[in-house]
Amino acid sequence: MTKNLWILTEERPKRDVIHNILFKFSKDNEIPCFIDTIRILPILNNNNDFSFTYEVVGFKSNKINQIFIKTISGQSSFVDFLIFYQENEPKIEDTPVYGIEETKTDDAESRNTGIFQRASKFVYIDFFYTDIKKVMLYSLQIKQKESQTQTNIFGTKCLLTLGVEIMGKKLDPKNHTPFKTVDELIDFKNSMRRPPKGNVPILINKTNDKIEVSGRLFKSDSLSHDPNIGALSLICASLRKLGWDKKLVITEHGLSQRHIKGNNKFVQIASKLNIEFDGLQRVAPKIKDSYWHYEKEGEKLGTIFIHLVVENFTKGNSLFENHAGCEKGYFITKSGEPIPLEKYQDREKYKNGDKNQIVHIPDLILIDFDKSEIINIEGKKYKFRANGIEELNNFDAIENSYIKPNYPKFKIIRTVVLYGSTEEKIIEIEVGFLLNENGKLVLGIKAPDLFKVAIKNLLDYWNS
DNA sequence: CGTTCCACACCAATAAGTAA
DNA sequence: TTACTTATTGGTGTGGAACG
Repeated sequence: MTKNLWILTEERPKRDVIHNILFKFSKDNEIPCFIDTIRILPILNNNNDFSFTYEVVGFKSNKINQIFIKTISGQSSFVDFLIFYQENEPKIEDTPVYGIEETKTDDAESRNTGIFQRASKFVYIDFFYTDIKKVMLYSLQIKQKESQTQTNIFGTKCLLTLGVEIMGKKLDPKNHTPFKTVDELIDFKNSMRRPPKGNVPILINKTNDKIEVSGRLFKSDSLSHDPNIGALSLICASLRKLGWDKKLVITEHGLSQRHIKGNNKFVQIASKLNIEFDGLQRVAPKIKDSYWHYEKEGEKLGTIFIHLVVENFTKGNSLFENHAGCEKGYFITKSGEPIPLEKYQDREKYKNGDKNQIVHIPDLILIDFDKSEIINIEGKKYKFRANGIEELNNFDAIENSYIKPNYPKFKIIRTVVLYGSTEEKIIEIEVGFLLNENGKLVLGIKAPDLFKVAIKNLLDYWNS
């Protein structure tokens, strides 16, 4: 029987990442698969409405019938990709074969994001699937740092201890090995450099019947210190995995009793791993009954759709994307080099209270080489379309600082892309495209030519 | 519809390294 | 030893989405 590969993700699916996932899957499972140029195509139904499923083409395998991608949302701490290998569309009760976490952040940029902040996801996913393969996929945009920091080596060793596979990054066989004992882990962490004065160092203190781990969890009047939630989850899960079954206590956390709430991610992890908060009572966790659900609400459904249609059905391309809101984004310069965007025009002025220094960034920037146009796109839900139109006025900074210097001969236009409602017409001229909740593709009165060409080619593809 | 949570990356402080 | 530079650490800033 031939099965399909289902890729469920919260993000915009990227060709190179899909390529890597497919390569990994075929290699691990000894499924021969020839991968050509990957394209990601929206599937239209008989009425030419979007079915909210994308199909991946550009591969050949006699054990994978088709590859589908669907947009989902996690209920809490969620990995970037779930992979299912089965005939039918995944349901909540189905078990994925892989959970994959992807990051663009190297050790050189931040230890928090490179290792620690992601780690809690691998601890959390164990609540739902015991048999899943866990993968940390680095898709670095910049060159990997030559020597690794102690924090990075420690974090990587912990991940390996938990059985997480590391991909896309050179591993050093001397340093990057799983811990074998509780004491080895403790000695490694405690011999690391101390942080500056005023910071709470993460230290591990073991006695006969108790291990204490110090670390701050308090932030902005709540238990929301993400980097340390990750670090402490990772350390505690590793200690449990290595066989420590006695008391495990977090000290120096800075929390009060009122911060311990059952629906908090770390409270759930603490309950599962039997971790105590020094000086505080634990409360009953409210663990979510499902790990994910199909996305039917978010504005990103609209911008991801238009992005993929343009990428796969026109010669146009994206210069910048920001579908996830706070994910790291790179602007592509005229020489094709990705550069990170500055958040402020003048950092000093911003710090002194001048909010005008914030560089407002669009959700998506597309380039149309045929028409010599660059399109700045603001994505919104249909009901918030007025806000989207309002935000179009904020793009002077990015256009002057980045777009015009790099693409001086291009005309710059601004437009809003919407998702939602059951409307089949757009009145506002500022709106270029609407994907409604029934999958209707609605072009605006003054839609950019790139959108019109993309939609036309998509329709032709499915109707020829 | 204001508040809380979450995810991402940035960055001040300072220990460690290095040249004189 | 001292003055300066580089590397490393964990706390902080920010904005979107979920929550109640």
